[in-house]
Amino acid sequence: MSAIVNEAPTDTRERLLDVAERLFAEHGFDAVSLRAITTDAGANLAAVNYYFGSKEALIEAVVARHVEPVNRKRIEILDGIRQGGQCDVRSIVIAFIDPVLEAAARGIDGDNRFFKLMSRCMAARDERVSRLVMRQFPEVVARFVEIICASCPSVSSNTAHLRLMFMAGAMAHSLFHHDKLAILSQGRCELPSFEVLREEMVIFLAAGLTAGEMEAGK
Amino acid sequence: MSAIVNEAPTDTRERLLDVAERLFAEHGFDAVSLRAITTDAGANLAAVNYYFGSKEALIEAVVARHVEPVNRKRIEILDGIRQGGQCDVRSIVIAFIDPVLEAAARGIDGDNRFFKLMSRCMAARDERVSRLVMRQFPEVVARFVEIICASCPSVSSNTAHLRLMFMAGAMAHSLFHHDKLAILSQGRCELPSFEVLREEMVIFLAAGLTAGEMEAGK
DNA sequence: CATCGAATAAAACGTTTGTTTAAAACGGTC
DNA sequence: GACCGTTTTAAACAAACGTTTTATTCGATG
Repeated sequence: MSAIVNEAPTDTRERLLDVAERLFAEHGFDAVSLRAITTDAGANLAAVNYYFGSKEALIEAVVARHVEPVNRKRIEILDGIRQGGQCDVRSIVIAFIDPVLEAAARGIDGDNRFFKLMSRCMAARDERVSRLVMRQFPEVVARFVEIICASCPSVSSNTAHLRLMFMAGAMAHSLFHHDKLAILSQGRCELPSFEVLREEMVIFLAAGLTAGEMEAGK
Repeated sequence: MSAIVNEAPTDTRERLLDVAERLFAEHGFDAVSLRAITTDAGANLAAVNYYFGSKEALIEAVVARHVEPVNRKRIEILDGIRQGGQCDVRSIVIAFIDPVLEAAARGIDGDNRFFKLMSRCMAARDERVSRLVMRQFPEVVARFVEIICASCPSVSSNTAHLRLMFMAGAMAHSLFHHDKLAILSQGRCELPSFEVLREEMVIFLAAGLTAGEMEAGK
């Protein structure tokens, strides 16, 4: 929204973050060496340790830079929903998904870098980001569970937790791997746009979240 | 079903496979060194290269040993459903999930080793197993898409592909991370047994698969 | 007993990794 | 222009990695 355009950052620190983000998303945290990052960023090998202290700290900085705002945005939207009074399940799912899509749309190039980075964080198969995730997600989890229970009276807290987990997994997986659909489907499925993917996800997840609800008519 | 019990395999090759499977599942393919594997298996460092040729070949062997049977079982179940005539969506979801749970139940100790290994394969963020997955999953995908379309007339092939992806993601994610629920929920969610998790998953995913269906009553 | 192939053992190989060090270059301030 | 902290550079570090090589041990066969 500001007039500042963020193309080709001039200072080394941000260039390192950008390059590291792209390479981490594409190849994983372990597969990317500091030499690959610093070379690509046009910086010296020692730059990472100079600015961040260690590779692990760089990973945390890369992750925190985008995951934190996404989770903050989610909670903002949930706040808006609550005070607005509208509480249909669709909007809950959207509150979970859209901040991710918006953050990705802010990306410069058209690759799916942020999806993959976000997915790598949510899945957190890497134990280094696991700590960060464990520190950051509980609040989001609590808020979503709360509103799911409020919107679906027949859903217990335990079930809400599980369904939130299903939702997170479905989103992370499909965003990360949506470009592999062509191969997995042997060409029988056309690669969906993100608008289509979003809408399909909302329909699927909203139905899942409300499963068993309103048996006796709406 | 056979009388052969597979405790403490005597030959080095299988001991390597067992140890590698456990360590890979727990820490990831990159994080586990050949030295860790061979030491834990009581074998020499060169044993892996002697029996498998390379670490990459070991990974493929570990993965193939369990993932192939799981996918074969899935298709078997689908065959049974088709000729049996029953085609409710619940059984489709079960055909997708149960082979994974059964394979895990065959495991020796109570950890969630197989879930994590399976999840690491389905997610396939590791590019080495990506090839294996890409070779093995298209048939399963095609069969599930086919039966989803047959069971839900209003669901297009494209949508079926996406919903299958959501299902895969939800399953892989929740099985992999179900033991982190206690932390993520700050103790507000009790750790579900696999029977509970399975049933919750079936309900959630069946609802998602049939979303938009039977609008005009069953 | 000698012999042969399979299996194990120990050691070294060349890379690559993250990190550290020490010197050089830069850019304002007095 | 000298001085300063900040930044960049080049070089070296120790450690860990996958892999290869060379010997040695083992068990059965002739």
